[in-house]
Amino acid sequence: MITKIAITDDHKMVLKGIQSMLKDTKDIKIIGLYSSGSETLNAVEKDKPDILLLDINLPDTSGIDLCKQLKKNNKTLKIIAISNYDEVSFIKRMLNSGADGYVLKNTDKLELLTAFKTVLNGEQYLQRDVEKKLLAQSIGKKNVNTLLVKLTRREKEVLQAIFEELTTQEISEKLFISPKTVETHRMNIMSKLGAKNSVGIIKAAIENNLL
Amino acid sequence: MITKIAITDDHKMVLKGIQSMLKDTKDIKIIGLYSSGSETLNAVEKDKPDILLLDINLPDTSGIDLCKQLKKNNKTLKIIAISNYDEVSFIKRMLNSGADGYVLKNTDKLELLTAFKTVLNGEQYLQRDVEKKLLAQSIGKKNVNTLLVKLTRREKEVLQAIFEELTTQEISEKLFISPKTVETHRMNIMSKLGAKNSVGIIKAAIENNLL
DNA sequence: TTAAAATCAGGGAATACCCTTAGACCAACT
DNA sequence: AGTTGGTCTAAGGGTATTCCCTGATTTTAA
Repeated sequence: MITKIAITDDHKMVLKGIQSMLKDTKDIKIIGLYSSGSETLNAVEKDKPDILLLDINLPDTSGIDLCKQLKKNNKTLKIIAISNYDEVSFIKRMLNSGADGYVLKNTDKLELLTAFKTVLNGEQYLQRDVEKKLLAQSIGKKNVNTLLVKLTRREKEVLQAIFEELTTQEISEKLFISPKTVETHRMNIMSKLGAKNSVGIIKAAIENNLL
Repeated sequence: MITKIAITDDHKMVLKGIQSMLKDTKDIKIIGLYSSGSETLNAVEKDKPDILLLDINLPDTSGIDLCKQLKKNNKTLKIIAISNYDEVSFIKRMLNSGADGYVLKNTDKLELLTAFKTVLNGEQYLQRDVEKKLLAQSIGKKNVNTLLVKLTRREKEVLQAIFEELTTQEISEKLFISPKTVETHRMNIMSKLGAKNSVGIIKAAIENNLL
């Protein structure tokens, strides 16, 4: 029996990459390449793949929502999330949204095939590194990767505004919140980034790719 | 003449993707696939590719540093940065570090080939979207990019101190001058760089390699 | 020597920085 | 269903710093 695979990713390189990895494999056929969330929703209905490899970071939709939606409409469909990020909270939410597997983009052919077999078997598949990370967290060991700073949605907006050289007053008007709230956010950002002032915020933001 | 291409990316999928895109192309041969900064540094020396496609976001090194290093050791090597991000400040820093081109990961075969031809010709190649973004930014902004700003010796010292997140008071102590003098210098720097505050100073400084 | 650079100051308005506290809201876990 | 944790909101009440103007003297370099 041939397994029908579809792939959703907005990067052509990734689409091509997976396709080329799996091309000459027995029992597997790639029947669809999609590049957006909306396209995926439509195409999955008619292509009816057995497994969908789904990039989390799509331009038009959140991968979490899309995953829920797809699962609701297609009960038998297996979804394996593919992502650059091995952020634990992300993985957890993705799996809670119905994803059957989670692999990083540095995966190889063998790992992919194992993932396919596993999810078709009704089990959940996690890439080795990912599994390790989840485990490390649940044991209570603090994540080694503390360098990665997590800013909240609002903090990112304030950060962006600071980057635009706006004053507290201007930011408050832009975001429709009190200047006092803006200051609170700025203080929290400084604290998280270890910055002594706004200049430090901008330095850290650039260094950590937060913009 | 055959152009020798090497690719550095920590995602196997991207490596595979580019490889499969370029595989059947005349005059092009892929001679190296690397997955880390250190591996690239070593391998480039012996593989001697004409063009290196370099992912910016590597696990072990900053793409910017790696780019500088590679350029220093291999004068004739052309480097095209590939990245997910189209942040202007990043692109600028990458190009300032010696990259000959910048393409996003959603590029296609034709665009890649055009990029190759362009950089081999000694010119700089920017993906259409990227170019647009850079252009959009420099319009309406005081032209800091082309008219290279001339800061005096003292202004540069003050700039450096601001970058170190020091206050006016601290800067004055560091440079053995009055706080009032520091303020004067800061005002002049802001004026020269078209900045609205210290954040703007740091942005302009980074964009223009003034540090 | 003339222009640019570096130095300094007064004084005021605006803004940033700091600490603390606290209610409202929402999602997750027991 | 209740509790916890995180986020967002906001305020009081400060102090410190930046920003902005003007005007000035001295030093340095073309």
